[in-house]
Amino acid sequence: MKYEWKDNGLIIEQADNFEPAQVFDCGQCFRWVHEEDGYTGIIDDRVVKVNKRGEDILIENVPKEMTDDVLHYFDIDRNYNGIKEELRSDAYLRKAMEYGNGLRILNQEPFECLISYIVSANNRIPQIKRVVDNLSSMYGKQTEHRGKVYYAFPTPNALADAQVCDVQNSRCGFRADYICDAAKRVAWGDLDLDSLRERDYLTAKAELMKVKGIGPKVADCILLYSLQKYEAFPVDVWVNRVMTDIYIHQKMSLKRVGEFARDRFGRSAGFAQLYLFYYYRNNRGITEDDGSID
DNA sequence: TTCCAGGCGAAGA
DNA sequence: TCTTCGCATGGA
Repeated sequence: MKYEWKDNGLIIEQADNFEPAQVFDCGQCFRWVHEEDGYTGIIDDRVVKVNKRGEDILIENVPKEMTDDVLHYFDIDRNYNGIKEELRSDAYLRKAMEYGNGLRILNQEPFECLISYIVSANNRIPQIKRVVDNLSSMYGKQTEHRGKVYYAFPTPNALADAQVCDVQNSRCGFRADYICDAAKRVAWGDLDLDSLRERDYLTAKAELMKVKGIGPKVADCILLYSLQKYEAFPVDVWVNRVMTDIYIHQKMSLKRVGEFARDRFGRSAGFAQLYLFYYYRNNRGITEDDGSID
């Protein structure tokens, strides 16, 4: 996609496959907030606002030297039409992709992603957002934009120094132990998240699952949403429902559902997962004709 | 009150 | 390898 840097912001021109409401509310990220002047989030400690104007996407408050980081965060260089072409032989996915036409997978900061998905275990999305927000205001760097105070997500060091009993004040419940343990591993260098990008999918997943609180589903989310492993296919309750209803038609372990999906959707399984999750979760009552697949 | 949520770890079969 | 159960919290 073409872009232009102007007036301390980026204009992504003719941005097809980018609908802010879908991107930020599809459940992949937990800190973007819909405010009166657009979606507000924090990238590299900087408050950023995103709006759609006509066919263009406006990303405000981006200094020129941050251009590459921001383009990468929003996955601007990826050919989503090519991915859709790859997946469109599947009738149900065609419907899902039509419904979530403007979805894209963000490249989130790996540590924030890791902690957020540890928080997600056996939790609801509004509660996950609340806890991640609490952790940020308790341990994150304060910043200001247009007279309003925001907090960046805490660094590994900041969370590693925290006491478990204090972290519990974020209302994270039994996950406080996991959060502190994971933060220490990252802060102390036992777990090098960036290096996992260079590993193959299965090796990186096994490495993540050594951390307490990270099982197969959480590991897949971290790999897909922050480490560019697009063969990852997180199987949660919703994805299990849609895979069982539409493709498998019998009870199967979550592990086997994931294997089935990776086999069916291949290197773009992660994108398929996002379209399926978004469509199925927002259209719980599927109709009969939805069930037909090629 | 009771149930359940973008699961996971531990224990037992 | 698979199944079962408990887990903090809070909304329905």
